[in-house]
Amino acid sequence: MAEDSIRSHTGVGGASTINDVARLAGVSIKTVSRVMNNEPNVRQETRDKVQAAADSLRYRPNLLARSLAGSRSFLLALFYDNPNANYINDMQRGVIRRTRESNYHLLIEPQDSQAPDLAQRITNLLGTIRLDGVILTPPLCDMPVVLDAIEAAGVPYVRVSSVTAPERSATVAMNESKAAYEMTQYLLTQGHTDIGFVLGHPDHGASHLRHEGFRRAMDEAGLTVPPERVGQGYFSYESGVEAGDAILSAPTRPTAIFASSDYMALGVMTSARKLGLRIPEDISICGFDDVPGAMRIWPALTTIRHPAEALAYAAADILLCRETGEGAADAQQILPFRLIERQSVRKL
Amino acid sequence: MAEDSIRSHTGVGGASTINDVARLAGVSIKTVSRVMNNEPNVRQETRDKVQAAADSLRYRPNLLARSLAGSRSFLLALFYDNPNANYINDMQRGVIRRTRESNYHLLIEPQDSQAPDLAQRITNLLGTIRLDGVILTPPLCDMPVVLDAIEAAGVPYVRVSSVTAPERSATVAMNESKAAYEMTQYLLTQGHTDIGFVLGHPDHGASHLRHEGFRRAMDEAGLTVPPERVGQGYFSYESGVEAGDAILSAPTRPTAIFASSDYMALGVMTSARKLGLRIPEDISICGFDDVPGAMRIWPALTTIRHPAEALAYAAADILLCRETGEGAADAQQILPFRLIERQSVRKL
DNA sequence: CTGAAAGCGCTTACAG
DNA sequence: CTGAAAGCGCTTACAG
Repeated sequence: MAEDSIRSHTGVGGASTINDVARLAGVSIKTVSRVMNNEPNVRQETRDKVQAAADSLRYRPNLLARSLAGSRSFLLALFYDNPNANYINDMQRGVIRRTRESNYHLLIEPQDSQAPDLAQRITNLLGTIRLDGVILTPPLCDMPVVLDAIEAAGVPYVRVSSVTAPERSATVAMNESKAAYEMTQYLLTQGHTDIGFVLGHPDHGASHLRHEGFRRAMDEAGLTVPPERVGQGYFSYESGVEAGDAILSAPTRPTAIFASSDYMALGVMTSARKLGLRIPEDISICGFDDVPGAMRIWPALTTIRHPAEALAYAAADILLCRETGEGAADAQQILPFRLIERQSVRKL
Repeated sequence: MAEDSIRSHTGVGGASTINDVARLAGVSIKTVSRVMNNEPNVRQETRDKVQAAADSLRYRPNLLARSLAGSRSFLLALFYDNPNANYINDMQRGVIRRTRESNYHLLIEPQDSQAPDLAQRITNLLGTIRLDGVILTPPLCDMPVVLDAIEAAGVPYVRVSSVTAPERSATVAMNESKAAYEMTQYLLTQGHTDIGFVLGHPDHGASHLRHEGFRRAMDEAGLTVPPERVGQGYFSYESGVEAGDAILSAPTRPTAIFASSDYMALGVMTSARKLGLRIPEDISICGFDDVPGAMRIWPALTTIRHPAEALAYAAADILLCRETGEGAADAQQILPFRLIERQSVRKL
């Protein structure tokens, strides 16, 4: 036995295995397995003995071996196709905060939603790596071919900010429509009645919900929105500049513009500056998302805080609770948002 | 045989295995393995037969099983502790672009560089998952305890933008000092001689290199830099505002400020705006990094393009080439940068 | 409360 | 050019 334990210490790559621990503790590998997995039905004395052996050998169960033998891979994957680094970063942070609580790990799998072989790529991936769960963000979460491929592989998944087919999987989201509604009400409260709006990317469901919230608030206030007050954007800064140019070059100008994403709002700001307009003196501008840059400009941007990290945490939580059988993972979770009032909107 | 192949089609989770393919093709699993891995010494006829069987069963080799049996995990990990979402995003994109070429996957492992048990965390991680390589970014790449832990686990690693101990591993970087030198020369060319400088985070080696490049250019031009022209920053926007406030509140003002990161440059812009200064009419400002936001403001920021994605690709390439034994992975790779001239610096 | 056996799906070494 | 055997390091089901 002394020889064995010495042998198991042999340098780099000679990591100790369950066999080494079993030998040193004088038990079977099954007992070691029970102790390492905190299973019941092990005498405390035995448990201590095994733990001591494991500690002295610096034993770490091999995740790959556990995965192959067992039914879990301890791996989650995040699928996304989104150029917004902040959004992706928030998502990753939220998921990892949760996976670390359960000793899970995160694989990132950016996917080109335009790729003709998208479904095949996903099928290949899921066939190659046994994942315990997949988290989908827009626009992937609303693509039937994506959902079909994941379901065919039998992998659990949760969708973030999905706007379609709620019955197909658990989802987490914020109330986009309500947030846009409240932001519009805020503008009205500040005395603005002639308000421009910049639409988001038509492929993202949130765009339509935000637009809808804006319209509803305007309708309820008895206000109409002329077509020249609405610009088409695609969530990007550049598209915000263009939409801003379009709206601001109309014969008359609105007193405020609600861009349905912060990057577009920054674009509208640039458009306004190019025209020599002061913000917020000549034109009020507000956004949606609360990206870090929103408060890193002057004037800081009034916006809606999208709870991206919390959404990601919640999505991972649903997957991991299902895995361990704990708790009832809500089918459709709605997380709160917050209106962040800064300096880019003035009171008329 | 017919029965077998039917059995292997049994729905979700019933993915076909190497045994199914071997049975259907009428060969041993070893031969299937040879075909799937493109090994030599298989008759073309046999190869075709196996491939046909694999295709008809939609066979995908199980990565976990390959890892456990073989010496590769097909997994790379990116370790980082950096609040800059754009930088992280670029790194991930670069690494993934390369891993996909070799059917590898990427695990992301953000680490708290301040954690007292950082080394233990890394040791645990590397003991649990057999990784084929780790990519380290600042400041982790310059922490001896981190390098020690990875080396003790016998895992290959590459460091990005490391400034210490080049002999310990392969590294990829850009010439930070030269870039700062060239930017300073550019400012001099534009007629600026009284130039302020905002230092980066002292824990990041690049900060000192950038500062050194600035000093060298000023020295060579015979210009001295009074202490009140230099502000301490930490790469963040907020620190840029503070450093800008400090520099701009001196009795006299420089005509230009070189902030050694874009976020700090944006902070200096805000500081200047708060003081009622126009950019670049009253003060020229330039940055370093070329974050997306640098061109999404007005005036767009003159800066240095840090080749983050290319660095990440190169780092992954070194790891994967070593893995497959191809090519001589250069020990120290230097990638080119570019000075991006935009509107935030004016000619005096 | 504990263990011996089988097996997860592959690759490695060896044999022919 | 091809294959039978052993084994990677665990877990699952079963036995006692």
